[in-house]
Amino acid sequence: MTRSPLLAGIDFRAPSHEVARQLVGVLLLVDGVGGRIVETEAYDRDDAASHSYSGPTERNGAMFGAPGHAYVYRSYGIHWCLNFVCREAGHGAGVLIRALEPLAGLAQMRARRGLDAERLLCSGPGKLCQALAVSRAHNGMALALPPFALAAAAPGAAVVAGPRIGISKAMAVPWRFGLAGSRFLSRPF
DNA sequence: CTTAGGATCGCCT
DNA sequence: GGCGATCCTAAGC
Repeated sequence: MTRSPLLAGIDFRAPSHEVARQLVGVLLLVDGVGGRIVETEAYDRDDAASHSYSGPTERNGAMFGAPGHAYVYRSYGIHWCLNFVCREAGHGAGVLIRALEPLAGLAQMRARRGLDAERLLCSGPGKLCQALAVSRAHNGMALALPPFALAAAAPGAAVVAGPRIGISKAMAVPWRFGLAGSRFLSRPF
């Protein structure tokens, strides 16, 4: 027997769209700062919109690593974006964390973002990495260990799905997931 | 409300 | 050289 692969009640070896749906509502903290995940997107190896689509490179290497670890990449040369690796090592699937409902460390978030409005602190993949101070240093780190902390979602959250945002390929795949009615989404569904 | 442009890194053709 | 899994600001309707 191996130890349980569950982390916050989620098996990260599952397909990324299943993990993405289950992550909605999960509490994510980085060094004690964070909140509830309200928006995610799934990406997979056989997915023209995925960084892993064309195989491993230096940037996306963590996406081909072990499940339950972080894949952090730089977007547009400016922002950081945080993913959770899924499937077995070598597969190349992940879930992009797109928005949080801020719950812990609001003062630090405001200082890092240079903003007061709570609704805008973590309402996008680049924004939440700035608010939580996620950077290249977190790439490849295990989500089960500090500085990361995950806690299971309260059951019964209403999850909605739709097309992913900001991509130009595989537009029809409904792999964006969100907490229904949340005001902390990057955009409404 | 919508649209446009700039910042600036890694990988692609 | 081009183009992003983005964000912010400014301008136009």
